[in-house]
Amino acid sequence: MTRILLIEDNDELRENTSEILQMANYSVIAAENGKEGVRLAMEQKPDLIICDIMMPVLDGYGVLHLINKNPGLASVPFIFLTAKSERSDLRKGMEMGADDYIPKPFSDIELLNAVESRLRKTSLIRKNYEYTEEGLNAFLKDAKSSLEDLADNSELQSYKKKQVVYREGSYPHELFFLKKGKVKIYKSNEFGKELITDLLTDGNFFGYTALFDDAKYAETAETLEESDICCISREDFDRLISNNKEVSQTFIRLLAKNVSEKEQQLLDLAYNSLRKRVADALLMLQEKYKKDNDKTVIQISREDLANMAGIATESLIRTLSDFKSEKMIEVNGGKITIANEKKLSSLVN
Amino acid sequence: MTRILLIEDNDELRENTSEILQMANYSVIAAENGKEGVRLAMEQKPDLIICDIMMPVLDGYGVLHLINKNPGLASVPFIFLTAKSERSDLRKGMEMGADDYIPKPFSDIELLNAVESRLRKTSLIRKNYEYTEEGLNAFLKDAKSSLEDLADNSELQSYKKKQVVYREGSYPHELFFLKKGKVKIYKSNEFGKELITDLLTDGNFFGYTALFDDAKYAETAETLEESDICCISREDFDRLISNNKEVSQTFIRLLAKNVSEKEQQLLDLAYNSLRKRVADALLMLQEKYKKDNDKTVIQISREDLANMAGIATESLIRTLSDFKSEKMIEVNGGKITIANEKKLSSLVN
DNA sequence: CGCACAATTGAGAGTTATCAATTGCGGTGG
DNA sequence: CCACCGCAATTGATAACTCTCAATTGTGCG
Repeated sequence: MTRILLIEDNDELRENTSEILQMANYSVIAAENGKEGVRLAMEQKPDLIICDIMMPVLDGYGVLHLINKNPGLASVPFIFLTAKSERSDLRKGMEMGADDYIPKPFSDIELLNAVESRLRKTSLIRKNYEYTEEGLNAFLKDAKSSLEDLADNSELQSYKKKQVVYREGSYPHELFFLKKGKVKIYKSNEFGKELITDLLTDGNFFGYTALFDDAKYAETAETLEESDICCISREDFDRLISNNKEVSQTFIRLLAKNVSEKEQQLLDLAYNSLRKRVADALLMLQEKYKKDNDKTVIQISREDLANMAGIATESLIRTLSDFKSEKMIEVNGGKITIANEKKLSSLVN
Repeated sequence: MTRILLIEDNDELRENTSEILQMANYSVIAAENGKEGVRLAMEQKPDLIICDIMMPVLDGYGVLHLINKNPGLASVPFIFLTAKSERSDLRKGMEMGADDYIPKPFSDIELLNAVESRLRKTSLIRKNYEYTEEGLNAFLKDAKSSLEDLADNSELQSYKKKQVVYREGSYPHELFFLKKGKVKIYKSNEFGKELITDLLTDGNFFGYTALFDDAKYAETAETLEESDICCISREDFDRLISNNKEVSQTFIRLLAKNVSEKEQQLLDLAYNSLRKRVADALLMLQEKYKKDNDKTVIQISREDLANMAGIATESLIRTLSDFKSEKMIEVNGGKITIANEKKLSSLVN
């Protein structure tokens, strides 16, 4: 429930106002002077603060000043509620960083509307995008939709097979969106051995880690087949991230998930046998390439598949033929189909 | 430079106001009607919008409505500037989500103060915390400092050696702060083999990935020695994250850095020889345990060290004695000192 | 002093990479 | 239409690396 801190020294007004707010289904924390109000704000972390200006002990301006000094509270919406209706008083309140200023006497509806609009403004009521990459994509699409009229076609680039989108060590200037095609993300070590850290299909964003990290790319992105890639300028992206709470929180979740996944991969790479790693890679690919239609066909070069599992190409090939003779997969002309998923995944766990 | 979009149909007022803002060193984008204003807002993404209400083509309310519908612009501060000074007009503007409402005629200083206070409010002027874990810690300390009077000692817990702080698979309820001591973060596979993914010393936060990810812990945290650990409740943390742009952005950067690091670890684990992995682990420990004083002593059990490198304990021990005979490290009674850092790091690269 | 546990050493087995050779396949030019 | 080229895929043999198991030594603590 949304919690509102009400700071007002007049007993009658405080109780009346409190009642109104409660009827509107807010949880009210009441304080009868500024000092008490600040204490409660810090202790309770309300979602919104309504505060009188003229009070004994500590006046409203003092309360606002103290609240603003606290990083955890500075962005809580703050509404002044006061008999001082002079223009200069109003300006002073707003200039100090209040979000609204309601002169007494006020009507119930004025108060409730003010509260509601401030809560809406700080996105306490927000759309619920899912915290997955898909959800994020949906969101960004949403966010971008209004911009799409402006986005001229020069932003859409066509890449041929095996073209590098960005290279390890270069500086990021944009966020990429893979409209169509396949892209591998990989790092390579001093001997040129590659490890594929991610494999992207239609509708995915990539290249954001370096943007956030404010660093050079730590990996290389290369197309596996003909692809159409959209570029979103760094500026647009930064603005979206910094102005939009939902986007930044979604990205936090996305990144956190990413960290968890990478940790799991670390564990697998460290201790799993080659067989398990191959099985893992195959299952992951199956997951990525899955279509609505019946059989998922995995099409990827032996070398890339080996680089996903972090093993030598020859070892991969031998393992694949083992799997084939064990009837877990089928191979025809480079294309792999998983024939017995159950058996294959039993290897992994 | 901060860019302000000024939407005003009166030529004279628009030019005057524009001049004032430019003198205050803002970059001004001027629009002479609402429609044009909305177009420019979407195209230019200003940092703040000042808008008249009564205009031909599209009035100020319409502009605000359209702006609010665009996720990338909804949080841009919006100031109404209008001759309509009736209380009801003011309320309507604020209720629609404007951030300030300045009745004409207004003084230069009123305008500039309003602009500045709104920009301050949206943290466009912000403290520069560094984007490192240390910077984050400094920030959170700052954020918490005002709370510390309230934090009673029950939040501080003492752990003995080898105690589990949280276990893989359990649900997170708080963020942990390691005040004193050492903690290892590890995952283990089906055969009970551990891989240490992180090692923490004094002054570090941990356990946040699961909080963000909104999932069960994917790893276990265990003390390596007697430790004092502070617990910050999930609620406090969530509030701080969701209300504070700087915190959330700092966390984004932290997590992005985390992802990059893990990817590097993946590459190392996949293709590096055992010798390299051990050298890597030693150098990392040296980095972590570095004190102001001369020699950094690494104190960790052979088993844990092996689990950091992802190798068998016996293999680790053999490699350590190799390193010792090659004069790269010194060992006395379990304690390891790096004797020739240059030679050791030459192994890694 | 002895117990429990950590560290070390040795031998051998198992796994995986490497190198070299061979086969298969798609496209291309004659 | 076919031979041929270049590259990917495959196979084989071997070497290198790392783990495992078992035995032994060392060490801190009650």
